[in-house]
Amino acid sequence: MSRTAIPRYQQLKDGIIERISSGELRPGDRVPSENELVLAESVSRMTANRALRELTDEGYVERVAGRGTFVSDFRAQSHVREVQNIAEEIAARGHRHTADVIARVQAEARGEVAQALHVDAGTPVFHVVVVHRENGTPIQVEDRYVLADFAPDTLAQDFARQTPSAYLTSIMPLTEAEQVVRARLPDREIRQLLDMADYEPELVVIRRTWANGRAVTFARLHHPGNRYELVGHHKPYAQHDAARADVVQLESLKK
Amino acid sequence: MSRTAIPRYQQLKDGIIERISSGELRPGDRVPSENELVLAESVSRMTANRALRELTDEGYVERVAGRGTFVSDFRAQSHVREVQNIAEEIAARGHRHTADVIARVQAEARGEVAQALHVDAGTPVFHVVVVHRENGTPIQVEDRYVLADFAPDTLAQDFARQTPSAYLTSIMPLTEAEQVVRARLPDREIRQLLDMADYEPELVVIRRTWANGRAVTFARLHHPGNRYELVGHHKPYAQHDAARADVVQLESLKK
DNA sequence: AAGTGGTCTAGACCACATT
DNA sequence: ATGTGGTCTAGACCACTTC
Repeated sequence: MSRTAIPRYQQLKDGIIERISSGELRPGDRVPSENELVLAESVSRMTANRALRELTDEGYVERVAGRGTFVSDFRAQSHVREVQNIAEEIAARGHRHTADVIARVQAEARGEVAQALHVDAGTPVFHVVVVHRENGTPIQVEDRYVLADFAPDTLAQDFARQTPSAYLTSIMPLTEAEQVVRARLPDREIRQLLDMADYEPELVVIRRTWANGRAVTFARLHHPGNRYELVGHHKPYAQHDAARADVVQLESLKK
Repeated sequence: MSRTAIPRYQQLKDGIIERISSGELRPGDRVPSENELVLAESVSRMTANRALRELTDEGYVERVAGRGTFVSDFRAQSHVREVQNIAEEIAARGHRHTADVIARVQAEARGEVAQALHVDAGTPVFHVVVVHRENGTPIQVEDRYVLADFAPDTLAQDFARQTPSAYLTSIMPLTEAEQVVRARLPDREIRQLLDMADYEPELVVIRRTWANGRAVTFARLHHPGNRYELVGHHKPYAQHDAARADVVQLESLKK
């Protein structure tokens, strides 16, 4: 290998990641086996093994001895599993999730939204506002913007049935997220939508999410401070439990 | 290799981790080189390489071609890098960190604290309360409990100079953390310590941290909602940016 | 010059799953 | 029987650092 050359195993990894990102390889699809890579890419089996093993550690694929290597199901173990799947979180608690679609329109990115998505002002986006309820009690106002060209069918979706996040994740794995969490007093609209008491703080999660290397959606998630909290677990260097953060119910509400 | 045998590379990893956990190998110390492992452990160099490489990925050691492999400095790139190193975060912004120690006493674990640390009520703990300031403005009240037998020298520390987190991390790498984030109205004491306005919400982070497989410290971190926010970046399966969450200053305060 | 990590090869044995 | 992943070996070349 010459000086600044990219290692062979890294090239193999990049190639497979590219085939997954482009949609050529979809979740569940079989990835070339070690022996197939040996023949096709003219590498030794150890090199092919390292590429596939590291892709496993990084969550892109799953390997089963005797069967093969398969692209991970991004929906099931969503790459960025957070408040995104609020419907699943509620279901996991054995409760009933319902959602009201307050708004679902096409708009143009402006100000904070344009800046967050790294697009020029005026870029077409879809703006969706959904109130999520757990057993009838409102627990989240999802105020979301989506790049129109990333998800052109957004306006045709029924977000009372499938959450915007679930829809977006079904289009392409969301690979990266950045979020800011704030405590503040809500404005009147949020307070009314969430049925909050006077002076009750809200927990706001502002999140940008990337797919295929670009920011595709920007959301403000408003939660009533008295009824909700954010739980995160960090096992920094463990293999499969990378980063996790779920919204769970407060003890006081459970009783 | 027989059936349920532990792989050789894993045995090497376990041995080195044990030597680090026991304190035999301290941050900066040199770890046996690949060739030394080949001779001492009767393995091939590839096996020794895999063990050391994975320890690198997991943050235990750092490798420099031509020099050797060294135990990571847990203080610098703390395993669970979060609000923990608030002094470093402030320094990174070019600001001045100061701290006032409000309390530093020995106590017995009770209720929530005993439950969080998985110990019986009455277990000796140290209770430390520190107010952290950025350029003089209070930004965090750290209300922390530490298992006495984990850090027996806690009461001798000057937490105005070195934060409790930095001290704990220097004893042993903190390998795992669980945190809950809440928005709420602060009680009077917190409001006074943080110099907060009436009805200003606080952002509370409640965190348990593990070292060597057991929960060793429990902390409530109180922040003024108007001046602070929590930033998290999730690049789920990227290599070195495992989990990260820093406290950063709000734009409004920067101006 | 000697030692280090970084990479790669060509083979091997094993347990397991599928056919 | 064949293919898969999981592991391991013995050797090799390279770039880099230290002596």
